[in-house]
Amino acid sequence: MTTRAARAAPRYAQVAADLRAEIQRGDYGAGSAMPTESALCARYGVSRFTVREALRQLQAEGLIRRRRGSGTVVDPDGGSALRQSLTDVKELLQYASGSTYQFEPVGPVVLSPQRARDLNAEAGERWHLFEGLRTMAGHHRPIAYTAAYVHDAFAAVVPKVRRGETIFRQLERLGGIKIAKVTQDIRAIGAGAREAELLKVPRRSPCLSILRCYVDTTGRIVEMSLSVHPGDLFTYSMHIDEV
Amino acid sequence: MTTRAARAAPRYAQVAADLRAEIQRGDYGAGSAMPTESALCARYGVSRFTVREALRQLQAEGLIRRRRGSGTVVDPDGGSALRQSLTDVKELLQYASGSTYQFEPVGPVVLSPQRARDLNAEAGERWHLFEGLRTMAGHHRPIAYTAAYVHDAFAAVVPKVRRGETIFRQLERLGGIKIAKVTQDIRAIGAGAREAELLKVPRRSPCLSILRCYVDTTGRIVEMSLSVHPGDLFTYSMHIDEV
DNA sequence: CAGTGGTCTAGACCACGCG
DNA sequence: GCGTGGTCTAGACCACTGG
Repeated sequence: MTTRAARAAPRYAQVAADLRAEIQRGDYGAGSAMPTESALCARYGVSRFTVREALRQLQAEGLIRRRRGSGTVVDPDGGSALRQSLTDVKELLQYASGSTYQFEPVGPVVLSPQRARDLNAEAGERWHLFEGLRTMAGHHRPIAYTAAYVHDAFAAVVPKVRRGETIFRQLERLGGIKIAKVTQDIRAIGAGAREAELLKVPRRSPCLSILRCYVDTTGRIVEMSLSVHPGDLFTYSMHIDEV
Repeated sequence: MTTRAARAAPRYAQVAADLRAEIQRGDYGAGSAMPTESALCARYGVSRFTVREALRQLQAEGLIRRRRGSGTVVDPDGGSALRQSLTDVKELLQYASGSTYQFEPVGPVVLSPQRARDLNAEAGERWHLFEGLRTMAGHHRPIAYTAAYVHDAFAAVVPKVRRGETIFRQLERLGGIKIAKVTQDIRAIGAGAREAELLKVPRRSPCLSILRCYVDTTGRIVEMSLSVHPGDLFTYSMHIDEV
């Protein structure tokens, strides 16, 4: 039944999704061996290329570790909720699963010189601002305050943006574009007056600031967002393989 | 002359290095087209697989951007000194090129409960401490204070560790192991008494803290390092492709 | 429409880990 | 020595971009 119906994902993505589900279901004990490449080729009826592409994806997500000569094993840290890989955008979005994010449109704004400097943009430009707080079940203090700026080229679709899905995904769908790259600049800052009030932290207390720029396939900056996290509530975890 | 002499890097790495040098030399104007895959196949006399593997590496480093149907272009931000990709360990090490790093062995230490908590480790364990400062040409203030802890299993090689090369590379060589993974936890903290003094910042001022764990192929933590950067001098930049 | 990069096959040889 | 994953070849078809 591989008829039409949405033209389906590539084979390697399907294999990866299947194996990811098995890993997270715990079919292979943490630290224990997974099937070899040739076994997976037989099981899915695909070539080694396809299997390796799927495994490459899982490795990038930090779920598995591979060694020439010995084999493929499930990464013991990989499943831990504490160390959540964020090198992948899919996880970058749903990061801190169990958290909820509420944002509201504020309206069009013209960047002040101060804001422009924070955002690494030009003063005087017109952007459409959304403000939001991310809260975590069980915490009375928010874990993030976010200001998101959408480029004026999308003024027509801004009123259609809804909660429940990330802004940039909606811009892709409503604006007919595709985000090709996300850049992140991570810094430590002292809480400003507004952040301090909303995040319920003392003014000037250490906060993690994450500036994200969403770039489409043609290289235009479509959206910028500036998130501020209380230093005591938030850690950005990542991993790097193939040193 | 591809005789022996160190068994050489894989072909795709050589192709990648060659293209990287050309890009950084400015042979292709930023934003302009690079040779197509088939052109590179012909030029280097290799298969498309090898060329694609090389280009995949350059893409992961943020140097190029690719689009089906149109082609491969040099990423306009990629060459910028301001936005330096750090998703690759090679750059993670020589990050902020132009900076110098001086460290000194302090000796064996037994982790206090406080330190153990900072490092996410067990109190009472014995580690070998190195302390260092990273300074940048033209700045009178250091951009980082680093405390690096080497596992007691490497007590024998600790006295042989020298400046001028990263500690973990020396552990690989001297200890006969291989680092397979590096994890990073990035947080915002307030400067403690010692950091404040060494970094010449006020106490409790916002700083970026980076805790790195170096894990070998068997899953053991070989080294941990805790770097503290003044918030106003240091930004951690990264990028994510294939959203 | 021709040409690009994305996916995929069926082979091959090799370096490495382990028994 | 055997099986693992890492590298590599020479093909193929497809989706997409652009003129």
